[in-house]
Amino acid sequence: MTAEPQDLRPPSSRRATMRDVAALAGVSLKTVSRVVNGEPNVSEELTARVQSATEALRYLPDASAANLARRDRETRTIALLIASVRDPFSSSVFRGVEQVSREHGFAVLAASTEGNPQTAERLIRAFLSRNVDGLIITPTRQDFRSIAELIGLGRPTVYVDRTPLGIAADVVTTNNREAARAATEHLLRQGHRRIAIVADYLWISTASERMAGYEDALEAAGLDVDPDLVVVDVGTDIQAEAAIETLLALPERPTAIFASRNVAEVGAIRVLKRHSLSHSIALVGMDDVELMDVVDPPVTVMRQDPVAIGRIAAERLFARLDGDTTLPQRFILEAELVIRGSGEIRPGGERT
Amino acid sequence: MTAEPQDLRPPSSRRATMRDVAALAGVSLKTVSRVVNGEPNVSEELTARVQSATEALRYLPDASAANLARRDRETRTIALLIASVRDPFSSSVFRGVEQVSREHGFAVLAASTEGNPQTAERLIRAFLSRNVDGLIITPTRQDFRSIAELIGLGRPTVYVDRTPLGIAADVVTTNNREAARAATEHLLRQGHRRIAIVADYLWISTASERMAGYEDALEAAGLDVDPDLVVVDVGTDIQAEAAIETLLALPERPTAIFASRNVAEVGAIRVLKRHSLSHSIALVGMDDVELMDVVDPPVTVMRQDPVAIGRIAAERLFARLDGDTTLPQRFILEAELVIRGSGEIRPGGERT
DNA sequence: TGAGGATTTGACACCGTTATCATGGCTTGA
DNA sequence: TCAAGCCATGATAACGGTGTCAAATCCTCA
Repeated sequence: MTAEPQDLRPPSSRRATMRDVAALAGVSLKTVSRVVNGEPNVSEELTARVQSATEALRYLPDASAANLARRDRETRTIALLIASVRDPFSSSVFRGVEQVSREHGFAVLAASTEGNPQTAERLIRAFLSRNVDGLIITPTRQDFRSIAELIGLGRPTVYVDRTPLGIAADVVTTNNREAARAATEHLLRQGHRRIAIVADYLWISTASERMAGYEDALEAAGLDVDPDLVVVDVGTDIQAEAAIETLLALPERPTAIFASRNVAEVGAIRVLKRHSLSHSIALVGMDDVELMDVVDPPVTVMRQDPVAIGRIAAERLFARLDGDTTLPQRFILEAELVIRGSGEIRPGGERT
Repeated sequence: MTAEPQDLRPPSSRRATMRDVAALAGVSLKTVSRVVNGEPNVSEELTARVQSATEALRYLPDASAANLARRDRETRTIALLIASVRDPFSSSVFRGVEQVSREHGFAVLAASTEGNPQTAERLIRAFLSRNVDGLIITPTRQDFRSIAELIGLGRPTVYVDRTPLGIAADVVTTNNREAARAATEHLLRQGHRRIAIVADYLWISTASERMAGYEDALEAAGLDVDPDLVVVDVGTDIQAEAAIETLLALPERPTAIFASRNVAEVGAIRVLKRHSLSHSIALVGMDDVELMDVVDPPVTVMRQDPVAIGRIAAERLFARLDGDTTLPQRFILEAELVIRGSGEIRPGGERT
């Protein structure tokens, strides 16, 4: 005899618990738990009864309770801190992390730090409180130790994009210094001698590394770094546009620009176009934003692979969660020069 | 006498519990709970003792346990389902949701459906199991009822971007039909009679509504819809490029294209440029992607405001969580025509 | 001074699940 | 035939907090 499942639903709109399922199936709590978790040694008959009760009651296990009771305390959730969910680079990292997490059956709690260390700390606290199993973090400052101490509780952590100082942990980044050097050398090869750099805040490791790469290239070419051509602390597109305007207003204008960040790149494209200088001043960027290939002229960039950064970081994290205790590793992805036109403009303004 | 805090830390690397704090402070569990949650009626002396114990042990409350014990069962977490975390439109929605959630002290569990209803269902199950307080969902199909039934457990839900069929719930969308009509009329005003539309899968409400708006405009102008000029089921940029190629290969080519989705837009820009037709065939898009203003020619679009969609949806959700039980509402944001050049090309190819 | 009330504190049950261990039935092998 | 061992099942104690309620203490005012 089978009763109408609907009639047996718990009276109120209260969500069904494992106890309700057990009562309906006429078995003990533990047996339901066994079936729900796919544990062995349950007879076929009881398995079937439990399963139909589960469906009839639309039972969903309560992750909080399970997490509390479980010995390993796994929530199957990881946290991801990125600069901004809206930034194309960051959201590509997110995409990579998400892909791998899904394969492992994990959910991702993602949040934007906005580059603010206090926000980062608050978020990390909130995530740890929610018992995430591990974290993937874009550090908001070079000295991330005080915050890292907070996480030094046995929660595996992988850092992405930027290298935190003095922390022994897995890190996944682009070869920023070498890539910036290559970008600058590319411009030098076109004959440029007055190459400007527009960079982010220097306490961000990617920014300082790229700056170093820029200096490496100039030095190797026997050139001095002209402080007028170095603009730092460019965090937003508005700041980027202002920075480029300043460069163009110099008595002796740069003949080429190395935009060390995506917002700098977009700002440069806008301002150069506004001044009709897109075909006169060379531009190389560090991040391949969509449509870079169709603007006029198409923008030469050092292409990074943010999705791969996310994927590798997540794979690293899951390896740690699976018990990998080998020494922390650094994964350095090589950026690739994509020649499109804007970077091949020669000092006079003509194209190579 | 004050002991060294470090010495009193629990032996292993186990995270400190409230019990540990209580023992160190020499008070009961409940008193610690009161201090941690800012409940009234605790003497200053005990409050101070508890606080220093909390800091000494680096105590972090366990959200799982608190959630389990608490009557209201609030996790202060909401779920967000979007098409893809990497898509600029979706991630702008995410940004809006995140901003408002942060103001309310909530975390966001975000995930990409990839347009797959099964993925969406799995994700919703996973989120509900984690006891999210509410959900913001981009439906993956028009008939979302079977999935909605799953959530019909009293969890407040707001739908964004697309309108689910037959569900009484809050919805936040763009005025897709009117916007598409306006875009098409803009092209008609330039003298175009052969206007192609490149759209997403029609079971996505935004796509079908935009299609309807396109038809509205043609009908009002006394024109028939030429099936050759209607391309649907364009989900990726690769499909978009192929679709545009097909249109350009027609014996009687369209003189204008309405790209009803961001990927269609980007695909159109690429293909038109490849064929050197960017200045001969008009283009109007439905989504203002970054750099649309600097490609050649700049792209005329109906600008949506995805961040506002996210913000409004989140505000709606929090109102529901705060007990608002008024009837479900629809919020319809108006898209705005941004004239930039590509949409003002006349049938002959010359600019207005 | 002492009744009545407010404030402070703690003991204990309980939230929904999993881990441990006990129980009883059924095999297996000497 | 019976001890030993395995399998299926359930009773019960956690997990780390919060809610309830009672006890202890402190005021306040007649």
